[in-house]
Amino acid sequence: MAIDVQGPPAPAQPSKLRWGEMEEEDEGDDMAFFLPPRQVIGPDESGVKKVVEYRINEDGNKVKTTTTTRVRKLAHARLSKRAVERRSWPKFGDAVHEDVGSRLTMVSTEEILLERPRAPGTKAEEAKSAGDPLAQMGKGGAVLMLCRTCGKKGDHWTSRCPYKDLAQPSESFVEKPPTSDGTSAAAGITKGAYVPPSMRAGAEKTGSDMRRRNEENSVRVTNLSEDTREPDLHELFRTFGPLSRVYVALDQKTSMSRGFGFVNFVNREDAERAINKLNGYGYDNLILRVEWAAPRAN
DNA sequence: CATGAGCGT
Repeated sequence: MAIDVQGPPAPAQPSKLRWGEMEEEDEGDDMAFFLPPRQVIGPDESGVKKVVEYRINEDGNKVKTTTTTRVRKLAHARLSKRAVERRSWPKFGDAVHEDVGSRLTMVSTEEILLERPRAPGTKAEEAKSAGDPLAQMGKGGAVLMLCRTCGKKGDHWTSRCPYKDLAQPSESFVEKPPTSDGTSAAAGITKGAYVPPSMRAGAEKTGSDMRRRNEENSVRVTNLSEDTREPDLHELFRTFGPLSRVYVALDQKTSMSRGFGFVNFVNREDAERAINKLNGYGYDNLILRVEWAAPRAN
């Protein structure tokens, strides 16, 4: 009886690696193995911390990098009476065996790097600028910052105008009717060129006294805790009146809060009341400093 | 202690 024996199976395709199993191919990594480890020195009594790192640069040379940072010293709010009282409680549970002052909570020394995704732009806006020839202008060159809403130069963009909700920006781009010879009505101005609000037809109709001067009633808030975010600040300041901007300064490299920020009020009186009420206010265990902001550098 | 970023009209 003949048995149909199949031949050996065709050589299996080299199994595809799933990306989780793929090896990183970072050039220079083999060299990195021989580098001295990263050192962290301090922070010392004055809060200065040094980090020494070694790496191999593009030319294959060993590079030593020393980063010096200052650890922030913050004015802490007074502990509540109850919190002070709790400190004298006898230890219980596992803590009974701990030395005075030791902690049960483990502090991890592992560095966890968070990558912050950028705020996604709206699809509508992307589509709009893609089809707009004027959106191509000024790319790679110095651009004059001019607000379309209030006409103020060099202070803020239209999207940041403190009046954007109060004053309707009129049509920004006016197509001048072509003259008989086919050129633009305005000499030297190509069709579709930007026309500042003051020069637009019908500018007077809405009143030429567009409230212009405004220092944006900028209030500086310092001694913010590390995890105070803009929504928190907004929440805290909105009770005094409409805000035109809330900003928390972040470290560009680490995305950590730099411990200060700015709140801009639509109305100066509201800003003043906020300063009076919130300066010295205990917030998230720190004492806030709230005062008028100096005008922006540059 | 500390004085701001940005897609770019």
